[in-house]
Amino acid sequence: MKAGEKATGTTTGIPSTSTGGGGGGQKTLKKGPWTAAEDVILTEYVNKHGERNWNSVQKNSSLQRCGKSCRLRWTNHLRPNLKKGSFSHKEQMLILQLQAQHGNKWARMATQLPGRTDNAIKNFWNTRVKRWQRANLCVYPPEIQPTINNSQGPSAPKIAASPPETAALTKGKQHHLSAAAPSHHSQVISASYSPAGAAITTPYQRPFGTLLQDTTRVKNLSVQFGPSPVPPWAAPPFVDSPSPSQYVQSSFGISSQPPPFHGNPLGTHARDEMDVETTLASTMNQDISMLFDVVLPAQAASSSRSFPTWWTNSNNSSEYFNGLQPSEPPDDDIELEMQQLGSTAFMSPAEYDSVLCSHSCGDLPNLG
DNA sequence: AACTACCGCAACCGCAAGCGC
DNA sequence: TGCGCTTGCGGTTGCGGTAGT
Repeated sequence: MKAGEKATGTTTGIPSTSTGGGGGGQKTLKKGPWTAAEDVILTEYVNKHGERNWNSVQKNSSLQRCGKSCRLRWTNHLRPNLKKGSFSHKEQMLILQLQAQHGNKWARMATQLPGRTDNAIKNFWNTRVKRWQRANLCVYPPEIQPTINNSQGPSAPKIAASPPETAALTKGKQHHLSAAAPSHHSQVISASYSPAGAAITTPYQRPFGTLLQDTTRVKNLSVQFGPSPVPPWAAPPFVDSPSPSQYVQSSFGISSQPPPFHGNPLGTHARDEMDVETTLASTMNQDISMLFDVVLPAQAASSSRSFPTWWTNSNNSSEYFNGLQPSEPPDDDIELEMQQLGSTAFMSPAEYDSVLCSHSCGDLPNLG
């Protein structure tokens, strides 16, 4: 259909010979969004006659819709046991797996996802995957690679985000840092890990840069994540868990005193923000890379968020990162703190390597 | 408050396969 | 076997809501 051609709630003439148009010569048929009254008519018809002879709906009822439109409406919206709402983590993973195996066979995928329609799956793929691709994120999980010559599918991954567990297991074996194109408001530095020769990279933000190298200024770290596209497989297992803090603490398994986690999933900005608060002093003494390579990305992934935008300093005042505005100011000291932080920069790959090296040598500064 | 950009989803289209005559 | 009709599938469009400026 050409742009602007789509009719909304209007009627159009469909030739009797058109696909699904039915017989009987020119008939004025309605197009556009369905009304509740039309839904009732169609539902009653299907309950009475069954899911067949869609062209007869228009003939034998007051509905002025073509058979194809009726079938689509019933299949995608009216039939029983339809599952509405967003896809669960498991469903998303299954879609990725099936797409990798079979390509864009939406109807086939729908048979594997009870209650889901091919149209919904197709919409999911077309929107989310494009978003991930725009963000240079790999579409497929590391353990799922396309097994078909899928010309319709996404291109080869440029950056593959590593599941937090994988990153934790392989942390320190090999680090490679590369700067990626800035996305949204943020600068992005991605870290890659190479377990068993398989390159897995984790794109996320390290806005703490010089902050971490001036650790005496910072005592507590409060993090507010901005919106970000994150593939479901990059999310940690606690996505569907009511207790994300357990995962965070388990990520700090080497710590006797895991940093506290204060999620706010039901707060004012529940949809767009997730707060993480941790004790930087203990964190840095334990595992700085665990914080930046596992916990923060995991939190970002779990809440579909990306970059932290502010933190709490040693005076328990909140500070912004460069030019990044939180949706909700944490306190009244913002202007002053922003001035103080005017020179704060994002950490360069070389700087981060330096920090990691220092960490591995065990000489990170001890915070008071 | 107004405007713009973006995103998700519903619904359209063309095409092809299936089926009966 | 060929034809016409029906059904199903995958690609695409554009509306409406929302976030951002």
